[in-house]
Amino acid sequence: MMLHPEDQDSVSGSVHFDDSLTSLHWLQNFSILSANPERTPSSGCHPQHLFYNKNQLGGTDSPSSPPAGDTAAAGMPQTPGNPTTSCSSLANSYALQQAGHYITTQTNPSEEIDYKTNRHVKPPYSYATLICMAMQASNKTKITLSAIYSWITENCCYYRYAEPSWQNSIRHNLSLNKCFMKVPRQKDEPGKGGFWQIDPQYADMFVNGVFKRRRMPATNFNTQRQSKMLSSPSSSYDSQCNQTSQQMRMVHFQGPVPGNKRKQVFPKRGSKLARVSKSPLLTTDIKTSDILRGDFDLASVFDDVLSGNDSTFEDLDINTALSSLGCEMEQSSQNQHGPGYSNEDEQACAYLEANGMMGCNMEDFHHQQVQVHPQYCEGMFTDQIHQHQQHPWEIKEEVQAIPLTLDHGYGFCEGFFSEMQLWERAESYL
DNA sequence: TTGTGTTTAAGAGGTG
DNA sequence: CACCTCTTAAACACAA
Repeated sequence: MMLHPEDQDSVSGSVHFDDSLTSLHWLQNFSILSANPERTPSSGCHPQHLFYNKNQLGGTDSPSSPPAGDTAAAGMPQTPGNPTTSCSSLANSYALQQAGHYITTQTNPSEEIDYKTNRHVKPPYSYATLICMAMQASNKTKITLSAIYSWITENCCYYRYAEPSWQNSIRHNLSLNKCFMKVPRQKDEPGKGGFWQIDPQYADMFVNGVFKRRRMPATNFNTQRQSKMLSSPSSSYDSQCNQTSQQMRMVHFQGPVPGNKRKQVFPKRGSKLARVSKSPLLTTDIKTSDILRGDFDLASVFDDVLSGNDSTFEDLDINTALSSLGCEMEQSSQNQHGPGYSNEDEQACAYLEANGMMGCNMEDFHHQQVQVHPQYCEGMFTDQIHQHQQHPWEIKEEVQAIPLTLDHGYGFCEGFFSEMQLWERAESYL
C-alpha cells in the first residue's frame, strides 16, 4: 500500500534536547522527549529519517491477505496481558520523570509489548485514536485515507495481518465521527478520495493524541447537552465531543480498576472556565464562544503551567501511545523547519514549538515525516492508553511551579495566537 | 474494477 | 437498567 504523493513531503529538523526545567523548554521536552527510556534519544531522529521512503512503505504486506492461521484475524484476545500497562507506563514514567514528577514505582520493562512487531496483539487504541495518531504522524494538515491505512499497517503489526475489515471501520469512524472532517480534494489534485483532518472544533477531543470521548457526569450532563443541542444538534455518535472536552483533563490520573477498561476520574466541570479566565497572558482574541464551548483549552494548560498545576501535563502522553507502537518523538530546534513550508506551516511550527510538539519524529516510522498541525496538537494522547492500563506508579507530589520568563511566555503565546485564526473556522460549525 | 465515503444495524462492554 | 462508546459487518453509491 502506497501513500499518496500528496502525503509525501520533506521536513528538516534537528535534534535538540533541553533538559533544563528552568524554562518553558521543559514543556516542549515533556512531549517531545523520547518516551521510551530503553531507547536512546538520538536513535530515531536522523535527518534522513525525516524524508519519506516510498520503497519502504510500499513494501508493506497487504493487510488484506492474512496468512493462514492468523490469530489476529481469528479472534485472538485483543490485549492479552494488558500490554499497554507496561509500555505506556514506561513512557509515562519517563515523561513524568523528565517533568520533575516523583514516581513511586517503575514498570517492569519485560512486560513491554511492541505493537509494531507483535502481530498477535491488537493495539489498545481505538480507531479514532489510531486515526489521530496517523494524522499526527503526518506532517500535513490533512491526510488521505490511504495514508491512514499505511500508518496503521506500518506501526501496528496486528492490522498488517488482520482481515481488511478494519479498514471499513476506519472509514466508518472517519465518516461517522464528526471529530474528523473531510477536506475535499482540489480539482487539480490527482488521486482518489479526499483528505481528512481533525475538526478544530473537536481538536481538544484528542488529548495527547488519544481520542477522548467520555460520558459527561450526570450532574452536568444536561446543561452541557442543552448548550450543544442549541448550537448544533448532532447524532449520538458525536454528541459527546464537546461534553467530553470539559472532562478530559484529569486533575489526577487514576489508573483503572483491573478489567475495567474505561475507568477514569474526571475533574469537576467548570474548573476549566475559571482557569481560562484567570490567565493574564491569554486575554486577546480568544473567542468567548470557544472558551465557553470548551474547545479551547490551551489557556488552561498555560495557566496550569504557571500555577504549577500538574494536571494538564499528566495528560501529555503523546509518547505513550507512539512509543507503544515503537515510535518516538523528538524535538527539533526552532527555526529549522526546512524549505517548502508555507506561512501557515511556519505558524504551525511556532505553535508546535510552543506546545512541544515540533519535530515529532518516529524512530521506526520508515522515514515519514512527523509534524503536527496546530489544529491537532492541542494536547494529545491519553485516553485510550489510560483506559487500558494499570498504572503502577502514582504521582506523589504536585509538580513544582514552572519558572517562566516573560520571553518564554510571549513566545509561547505568539505561536499560539498566530494559529487562532485557524480555529475561527470552527465558528462555521456552530 | 477498485477505492472511497456514507449509512444502517447489531452486539459487547463500560458508565452513571 | 438505560444509555453510551466502540467495534464490526454489510449494503450502497460514487468517483478515479
